[in-house]
Amino acid sequence: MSRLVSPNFITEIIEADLETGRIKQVVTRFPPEPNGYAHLGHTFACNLNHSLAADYNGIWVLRMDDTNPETEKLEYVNAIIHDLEWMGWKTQVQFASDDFEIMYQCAVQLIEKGLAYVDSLSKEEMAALRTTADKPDTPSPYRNRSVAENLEMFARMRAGEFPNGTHLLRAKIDLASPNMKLRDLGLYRILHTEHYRQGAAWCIYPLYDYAQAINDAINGVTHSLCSLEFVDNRAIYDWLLENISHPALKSRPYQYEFGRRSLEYTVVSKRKLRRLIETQSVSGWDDPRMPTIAAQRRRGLTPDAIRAFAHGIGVSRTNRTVDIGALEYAVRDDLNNRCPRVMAVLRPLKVILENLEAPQSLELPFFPPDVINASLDGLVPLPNGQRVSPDQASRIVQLTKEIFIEQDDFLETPTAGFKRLTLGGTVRLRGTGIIRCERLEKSDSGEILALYCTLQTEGKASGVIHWVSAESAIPFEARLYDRLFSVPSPEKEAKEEEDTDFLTYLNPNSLEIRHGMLENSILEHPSQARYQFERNGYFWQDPIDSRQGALVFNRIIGLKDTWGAVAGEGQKAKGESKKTKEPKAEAKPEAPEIEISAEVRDALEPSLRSILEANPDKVGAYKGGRVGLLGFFVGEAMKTLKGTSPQIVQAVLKQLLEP
RNA sequence: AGGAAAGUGGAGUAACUGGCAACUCGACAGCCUUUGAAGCUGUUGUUUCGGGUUCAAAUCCCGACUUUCCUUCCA
Repeated sequence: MSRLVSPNFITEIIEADLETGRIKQVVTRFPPEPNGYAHLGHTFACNLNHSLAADYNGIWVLRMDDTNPETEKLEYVNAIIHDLEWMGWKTQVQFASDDFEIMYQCAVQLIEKGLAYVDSLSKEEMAALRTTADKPDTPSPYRNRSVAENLEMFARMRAGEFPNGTHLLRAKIDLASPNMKLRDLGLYRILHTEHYRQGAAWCIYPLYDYAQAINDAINGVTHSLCSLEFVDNRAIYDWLLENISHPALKSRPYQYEFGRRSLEYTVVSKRKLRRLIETQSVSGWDDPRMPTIAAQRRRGLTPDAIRAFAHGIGVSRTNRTVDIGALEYAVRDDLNNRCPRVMAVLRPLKVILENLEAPQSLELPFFPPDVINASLDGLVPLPNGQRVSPDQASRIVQLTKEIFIEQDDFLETPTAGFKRLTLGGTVRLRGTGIIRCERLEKSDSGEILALYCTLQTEGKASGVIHWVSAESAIPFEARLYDRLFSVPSPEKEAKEEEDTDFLTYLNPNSLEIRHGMLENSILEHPSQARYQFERNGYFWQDPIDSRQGALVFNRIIGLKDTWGAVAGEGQKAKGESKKTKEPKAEAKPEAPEIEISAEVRDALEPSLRSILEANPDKVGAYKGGRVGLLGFFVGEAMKTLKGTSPQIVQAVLKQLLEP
């Protein structure tokens, strides 16, 4: 079975841990904070954790990191669980807040060990004691409180005797550490706020670092993956786990950091997503232009496509921005093999087929030959998902005297390279014959009202266009989505231009609405079917707004449009002339020729020849110019000829290869 | 400023730890085509830069440069 995660620095660690016996089974976890909706960034992290567990026959835990009652809501918990299950990631969900009692006990233990103290300074006073990284902080006057006093204070904090912000439980580590995270960071704060899950049971809440380490251990996590900004936090993570022991802690997890992946032409921070909604730049969390899972689902992407994308972008220890094309490719690639083809016209132009005597019913295949050929089981899906043999995968389309074609598919006088219909020209109608445009009808303002065409009995056409019957096609609304922003990195751009909001880079055309006509065959199939509207892209009905008699289709993704790109480019200046390469100043002096005695040479030659004979293709490649292969031959030779000077081996090989 | 992490084509990820710079996306060109799609073939590189070690460096050493992160009672 192929692996879900290609080898990377994390799989190396896991394999070593399995091999040395440090762990018996891999346990990973995904710890979202329920303060917003899951988005593409989450799917990357979650996919990594989930796939790693799957690859090594381990366990994956979903844990709600619900330690901040001020921002977290049940609504988000449910939405996250729902979205992840939709992605195919189902599990027993854990809640950090369910373990508050254990966390409290562990904190008491730290106090008892003299490793934590209650600081009673205000936030401002504490900040005043903080220095820069090169100088030690000034200790708080409360740093040396007795264990007994700390215990009492912490108990009173829990009992609710103090208002918010008056006391803070801090770890007692090192005020001089160059790692600022180690300068007595906060463990527990006072917060008189009801928790969505725990109600009023608590008025002290654990802070991130503390909760993360303890919860990972409680959940039995072995490899705790997080993003790069937490590298400095690893020291505190380890410090906590080394200094706390509690029967509820089932494992000694270790933290590893990976680089985040952001996506071009979008933003992913929760604050910014919220602003998009507040400013009504989008209609909500599930607006199909949003990067949330809910939005992408509504738009029509499949979990398969999203997972393929998450898998395809890889893992490394560097934050990276991924080309939006990678997502678009994953979506098209997924849809290409699963979507039946039908025809829809987005901007109708009436065509009258003057010589069509009677309407015809045409049986047209749902799939082109290449999809059928690529099918692994030889079957293809109907719109309802059922897989059938290709000859059963077809639908009936009416050809009538009046049809609609796309306005873009007609040009009165052709431009260079135009392969569609022109006045006096011919084009093929998909699935039928060739038509010729005889004349056209214009309004007084010059707008083309109708084309009068004749079906040809023979002849050739260089282009093929789609069409629908004007009599039987059904009207529908098409929502064409495009990138939300007009620049690849709106956040970066906004930061560079002073006083510029990222919203100024919104793409004004990210949603375009068209009123088109659609072949009526789709009425016979389930409303949640996805289709390719030929030459227009992949579509499905909007699950919220579409209804019988008022169909609304979302364009999931357009087809790749190389012609549109060429035509649109027009007078765009071609990139500046290539810099001419400067010849390298001075070649490295050749290594001095080595004198090789005939004896030595004769001794080596047989084994070297056998190496060359064993790799005829590489010898050929070498002679074809790939001289870098010399290193490969030397390497091979050195495996068997230990003790021989590689210099001599190389020299002899060179002679053998270049007689 | 101090500390940390990281730099491989236009983009993302690799390269058995010193021995063929590979794979995917994009772009471009050609082929094919009843979707200007898909598919097929090809092109797209001074491995950030400069030194060094070595028969051999993306990989090891030294120096520079650049980027990101940390100095929240958020996570």
